[in-house]
Amino acid sequence: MDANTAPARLKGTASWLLNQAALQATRLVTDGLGTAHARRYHYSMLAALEEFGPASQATLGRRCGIDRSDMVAMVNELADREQVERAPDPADRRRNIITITPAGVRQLKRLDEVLNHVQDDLLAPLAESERAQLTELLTRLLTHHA
Amino acid sequence: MDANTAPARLKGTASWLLNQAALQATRLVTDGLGTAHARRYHYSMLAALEEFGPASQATLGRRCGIDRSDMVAMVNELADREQVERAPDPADRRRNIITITPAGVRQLKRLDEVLNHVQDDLLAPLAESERAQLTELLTRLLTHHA
DNA sequence: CGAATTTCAGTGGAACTGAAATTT
DNA sequence: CAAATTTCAGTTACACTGAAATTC
Repeated sequence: MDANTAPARLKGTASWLLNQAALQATRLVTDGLGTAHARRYHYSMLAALEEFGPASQATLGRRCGIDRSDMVAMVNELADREQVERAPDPADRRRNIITITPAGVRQLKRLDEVLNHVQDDLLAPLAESERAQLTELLTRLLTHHA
Repeated sequence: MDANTAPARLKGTASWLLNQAALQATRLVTDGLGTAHARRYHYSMLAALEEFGPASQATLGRRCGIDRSDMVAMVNELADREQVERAPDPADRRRNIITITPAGVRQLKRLDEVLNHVQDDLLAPLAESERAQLTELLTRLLTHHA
């Protein structure tokens, strides 16, 4: 895209800028995770499981912003790779308890490294204080619309 | 999504924050444009045509960040609504010249109003100076990765 | 009973690819 | 000849919906 010749109406709107920036971020992240045969949802799930411990699919979905329906497929994929385990909850038989495995933890560490480099690439044009500013502004946006 | 209970690893990365904010923006924009029976690509195209005048599909695509392939379908849709005209370029018969019609200009004005309100909703949690800051930071990101 | 969870079977918009046909 | 344009026919990741079956 010739973003520099984009219409002023687009270049001036936050929604368009956010979408373009997110698109660029997604390209970098997807590429990076691809080298480790992972996708974005995988990382979110592994991160949530490591931070909060085992959880049902519904809870995991709420924490990561992943739909119940997509969650089924993603747990399938991670379970195939043996990075998580899916076990029925004896206390509530509607639920599956998803647990991260040691292999999942190792994968998470790998993905952390990949993504650290990606953030650096993405934020290359911004100084340290500007990165913090951007993070703060986006966080405020999200908190408000949550 | 329970963004407040999202994993710290996600809440701290610019790529995730950008994606979540863009998602929220897209929801608001899509809803707003929907009331005028338009989609995001339509707005970009009408805006580019009004600002830069008639253009080939390829040029229009470059300006808006729309793929050549999607452009074909989008021009079809806008031509069906008689908001643009598609005519062969006599000077280069590979090209189609796309021109915005008066109806297209009227539609663009409507969409402008809708989107102004959407930006306000989206940026509600930010002060005027912070909105400018966000715009500036995102613009720098895009310029660098262009 | 109503509500929550999982699963299945889809839809939809956006971004993108490969290749053919045409023209420059 | 190579390069650009349009068009067609796909694919992919992601976000989402509706409904069934099960369980609380």
